[in-house]
Amino acid sequence: MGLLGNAMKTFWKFGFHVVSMGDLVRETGVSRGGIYSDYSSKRALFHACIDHYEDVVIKPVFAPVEEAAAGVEGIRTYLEALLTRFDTNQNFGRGCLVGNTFTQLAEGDDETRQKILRFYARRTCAYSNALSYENSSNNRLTEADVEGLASYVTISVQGLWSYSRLVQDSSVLRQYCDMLLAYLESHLRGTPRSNYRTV
Amino acid sequence: MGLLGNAMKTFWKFGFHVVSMGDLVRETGVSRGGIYSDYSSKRALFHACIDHYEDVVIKPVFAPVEEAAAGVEGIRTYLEALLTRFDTNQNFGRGCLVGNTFTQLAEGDDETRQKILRFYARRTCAYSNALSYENSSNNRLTEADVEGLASYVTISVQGLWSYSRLVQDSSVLRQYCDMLLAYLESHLRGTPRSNYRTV
DNA sequence: ATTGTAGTGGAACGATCGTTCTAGTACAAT
DNA sequence: ATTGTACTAGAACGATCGTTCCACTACAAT
Repeated sequence: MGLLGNAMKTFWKFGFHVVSMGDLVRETGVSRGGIYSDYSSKRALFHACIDHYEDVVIKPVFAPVEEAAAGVEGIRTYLEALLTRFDTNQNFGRGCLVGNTFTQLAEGDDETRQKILRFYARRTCAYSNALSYENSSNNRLTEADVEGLASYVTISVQGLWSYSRLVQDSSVLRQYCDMLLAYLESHLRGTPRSNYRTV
Repeated sequence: MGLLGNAMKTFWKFGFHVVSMGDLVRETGVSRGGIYSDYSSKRALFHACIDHYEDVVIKPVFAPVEEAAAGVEGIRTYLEALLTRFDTNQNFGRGCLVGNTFTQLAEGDDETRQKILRFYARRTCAYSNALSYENSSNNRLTEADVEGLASYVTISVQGLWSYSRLVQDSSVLRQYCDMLLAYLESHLRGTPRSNYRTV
């Protein structure tokens, strides 16, 4: 699996501050010298792991949302893939590497913070595009409404990933996804309701 | 403010592993000997901080949800209080101490994990009671539906707290709360919709 | 056969960690 | 005045941290 992959897994599971270089040597099978010849520091390796995580974990599973004609179905496909990962893969109980990271950010670590902000901006932008496509068929919502819904999805999925680190039973996560998707559909193609329009 | 209060603030802001005993001595104004005469270890102090957090931070602000006739209004009051904290107090950018903690749990730290699970069980139970009261007026939802909604709120609020640690602008958090509350109301007293009932 | 490259296991560095200990101070109770 | 209690500042402990360095091995290119 390689240095980056194994280091990523280890950081993902335990968090940056808990993982020591000794742990990384053991988990990656690469010697200290080997690690430092490729990365200047533990922090640099960690940043590379975040990029690697974006590439090999997030990008594939998130791709359906970023398709041109994604719509709510694209988001559904994404969430289904997440749920499958939660209870089949060994990814269960880890949450999201990026989501975990910003709860343990050291003050002043602006480089990491910026990296994380870009991560979420990309997610929210993709949701916005997907929902905008869905909305284009009947234009029930304004552009501002679509943006609000996109942020809503971002924060909700943050809760989902986060909570997945705690619970042992994925059925509550599945139910959450179903309800979230029903919510999106009710706004975009369900019967009009007066409640939300006042927001 | 005292040892516990200042230690809690420090752990809350930076996380257990980042905070050193030296930090705690500086932030609390209590000497090393003083701390160890009251708490047997850094971990024991941290556990006491979690309990203190539950008592002085969560309990007051969450009280409206735990009232007998809370309903959706109780949840709204709670969320409003959260939002006020987010952009007036110095609590901004910290997220939730408990929510932060379980993203950095060391493997095998079952004592802390159990503490956190009890925390979330209490929250979910309160939401369930509040929503059940709201539902009792017309019984639109089954008890299982109410349980599902309660879990939905727990996970959503987890996302809210979590995201509040990252963003600088509270308006997106406010919008999220408004949408979440509108969602609850639409299920409990809005016009019936067919979408969710298939869940 | 020789050289260069890449990586190894592990010693060693200074720094910092959590924890313990000591000596000294402030003050209330006797 | 004496004792006891509670606390302080800070030295000191062994352990571990991130990082550097070194001697050695494997192997491809010349």
